[in-house]
Amino acid sequence: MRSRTSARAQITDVAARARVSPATVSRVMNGHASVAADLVERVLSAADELGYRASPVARSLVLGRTQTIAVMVPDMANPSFQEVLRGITRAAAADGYRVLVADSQEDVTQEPGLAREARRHCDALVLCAPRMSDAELAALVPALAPVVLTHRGPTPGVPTSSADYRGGIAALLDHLAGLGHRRLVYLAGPPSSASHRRRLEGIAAHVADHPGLSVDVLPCGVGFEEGYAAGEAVRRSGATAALAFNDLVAMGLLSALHEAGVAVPEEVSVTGFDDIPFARWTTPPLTTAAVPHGDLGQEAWRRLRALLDGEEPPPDVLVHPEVQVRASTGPARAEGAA
Amino acid sequence: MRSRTSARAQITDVAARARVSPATVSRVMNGHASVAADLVERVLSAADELGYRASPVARSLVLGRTQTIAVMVPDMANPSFQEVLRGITRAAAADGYRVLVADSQEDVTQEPGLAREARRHCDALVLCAPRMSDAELAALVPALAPVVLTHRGPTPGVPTSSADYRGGIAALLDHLAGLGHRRLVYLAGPPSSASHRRRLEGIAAHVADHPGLSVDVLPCGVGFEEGYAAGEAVRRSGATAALAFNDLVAMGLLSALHEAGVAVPEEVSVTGFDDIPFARWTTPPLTTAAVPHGDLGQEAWRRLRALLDGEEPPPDVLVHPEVQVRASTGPARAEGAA
DNA sequence: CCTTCCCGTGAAATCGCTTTCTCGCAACGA
DNA sequence: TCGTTGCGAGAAAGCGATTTCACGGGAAGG
Repeated sequence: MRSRTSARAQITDVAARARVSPATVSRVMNGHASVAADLVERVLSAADELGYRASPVARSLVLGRTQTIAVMVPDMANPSFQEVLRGITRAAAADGYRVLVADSQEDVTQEPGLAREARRHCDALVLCAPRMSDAELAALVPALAPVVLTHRGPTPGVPTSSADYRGGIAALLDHLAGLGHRRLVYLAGPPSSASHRRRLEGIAAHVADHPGLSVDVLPCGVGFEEGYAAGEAVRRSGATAALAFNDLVAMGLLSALHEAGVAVPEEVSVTGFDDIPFARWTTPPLTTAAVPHGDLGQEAWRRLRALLDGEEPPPDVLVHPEVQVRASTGPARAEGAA
Repeated sequence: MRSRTSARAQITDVAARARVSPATVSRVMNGHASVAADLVERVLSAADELGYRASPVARSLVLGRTQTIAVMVPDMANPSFQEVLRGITRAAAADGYRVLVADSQEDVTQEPGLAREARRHCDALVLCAPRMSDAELAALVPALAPVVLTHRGPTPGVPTSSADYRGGIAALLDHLAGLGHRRLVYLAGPPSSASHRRRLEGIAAHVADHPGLSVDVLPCGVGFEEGYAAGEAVRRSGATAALAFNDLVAMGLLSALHEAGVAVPEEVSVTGFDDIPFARWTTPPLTTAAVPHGDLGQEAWRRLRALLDGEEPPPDVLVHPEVQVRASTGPARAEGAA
C-alpha cells in the first residue's frame, strides 16, 4: 500500500529505499549543502528507480512560491494580446516559470476581481488592461504586486512594457503626408482605451504642427466588423487616406472598400496598427505601425523576474513602432477626383 | 508580528478574532457541517474584516487537487490552437478551474517531456498534439491521465474532441466538383500531421469515387510563407482549384496569386480549412471548411470535467466541418484557357 | 593522548489548511 | 431521576515537502 508504484512515490519512500532520512533526500534533490558522495549516489538511484519527483504543491507551501505567474488579457482571440501572452509564456518557461491565463472576456467591470483572484494563485501578475481606468488601476495595483503592465502607457509605480502609440501614429501620419495626403480620417478605438487616447494626442500634435493637414475622427472600434461598417463613412468623408485603430479594423475596412469597388491604394490609402502576422498577407498587404508584441511580452517577463528576485526592475520599455510600408498606401489621388 | 495586516490573514487569525477554533472557521468557509448561526456570523465578519481568503496552495496540498488544468499546444500563434485554448479557458473558468498553458514551440521532440511536466502541476491535461506519433502518444497517455485530446482523430482509451478532417476535405471536394473543377491540387500539411493524413484519405476516397477528377498533392506546410511559396507550383500545375491545408496556407497562396496577376476565383479557386476569424476578411473572402475550434475546446473541457468528477465522459466529439462558401471559389475556367 | 571544532546526518518543527476523532452538553426515553 | 443518544465544537493528525536544530564522530591542534 505504501511502496506500491500505484501512487506517486514520496520523499519518505525514497528515503527508506536509500536508507537515509527525508532531510537528506531533500538536500540531494535540491543540490543543497554537502552530502557524502555515496549517499548522493544511493539517493539518486533510489529516486530514479521510484520515478520520484517532489510534489510541486508541497514545495510551494513550504517555499512560499509557486513558480507560476498569471497573465490577464481582455480577449485571447485578439492577436496583439495573444502575441504578448506567447512572448511571456516562452520567456517565463525559459526561467522555469509556468503561466496561468485569465481571460476577462472583454468585460472591464470584472477585471479587477479576476486579476485579484488570478494573483492569489501565483507569484506575480502581468496585466494587459488597455481599457481599465487609471483610477481603478491605481487602486488595484498595490494588491497585485509584483505586477507589470502592458498595452498601456507608463504608469507611476509599476514597471511597464508598452509601445509609443503616440509616436506610432505620428510616424504613420508622416508617411501619409509624405505621399501627399492632406485629408485623412482616423477610425477611432474605444474612448476608454488608453492607447487610443495616445493616438489621439499624436494626431492632435501632428495636425497642430502641419497646417493644411486635417484628420477627421470617426468613432469605430477594435474589430473586423467595426472596420467593415466604417467603410461607407470613410468613402463619404472624401479623405484620401484612413488610419485604422488597429490591423483588424484595417482589414475590415479593406474588405468594405474592395466590395464597394474602391481601389486601395489608388483611391484611398489604408493603414493599420500593430503589424500582426496577418498584416503582411492582406490584399493589398497592409502598411502598418509595427509593434513587436512578442518582445513586449518578453520584456514584461524580465521586469517581473527582477521583481520576483527582489531586484530593481529595468526601466520601463517604450518601443517605438516602426512604419512597415507595404502596398495599402500610395500617393494621394488628385484633389477632387473622388 | 502575527495579527499585523502586513502579511495575509491566516485561518488562525480569523479563528482568534472570532473566538472559535480553526476547524470551525474552515467549516464555515466551506459551508460544511452545521455550525451555530451566531458562530457563523462571528466567523464571517471576522473573515471579512481581515480580508481572509484561504491559501489555495495549502488547500491543494490537503485536498489533493489544484483546481487547475494544463493545455499543451504546439504554437500559441496559430489561430486554431489559440481558439481551442480560449474555448477551454472560458469553459473551465466557468467551473472554477484555471488553466496553465504549455507551448511546445512546435518542437515535437520535447512535447512528451513538456506534457508530463505540465501535468504534474495540475489535475488534468488537454493535449493538442497533431504531430505526435500514435506510438508516442499511446505511451504517454497513461502517465497523463486524466487527459483529453484535440486536433487529432479519435484514439482508443482517450476522450477526444476533434473534427472530421476527412469529411471536411470531401465536402470541399464536392463543392469544387459541383463548380465544374476536375483538376485540383492539394497543398499538403506536414507528413507527420494526423489531420493531414485524414485529409489525404478523404481525397483518395473521393477521387476513387469520382472518375475524371484528379487531385495532385503538393508538399507544402502549415503557414503563410509555405502557401505563398507554393503559388508558382499551383500555377504551373494547370489546376483550376487549390485546396490548402489550412486557412493560413490559403492566405499565403492568395497573396502569391494576387501578385502574379492570377484572378481568384476566375482563374483559380482557392479553399482553406478551419475558418479562422480572418478567413471572412481576405480578398476575396475565403471559402473554407469551418471547424468550430472554440466549441471543440468547450467539449474538451466537458470531458475533462467528467473525468475529474469520476464520471464517465461523454462520447468522443467529431464535428463535421461545414463548407463556408465565400468568394474565393467559383466555376472552373474553361479547359485549356490557362 | 586528550580536547575542540567542524561537518555530515537525522529528528523535529513548519508551511496553512481540512478532517477525522474526541469530548461535553442538552435532550430524550425509561 | 438516571442512562443514552445525538449534535456541535475543539484538539490533533495529517497533506508532502524544506530547513533549523541537535548530535555524534573524525580531524586538527595543544
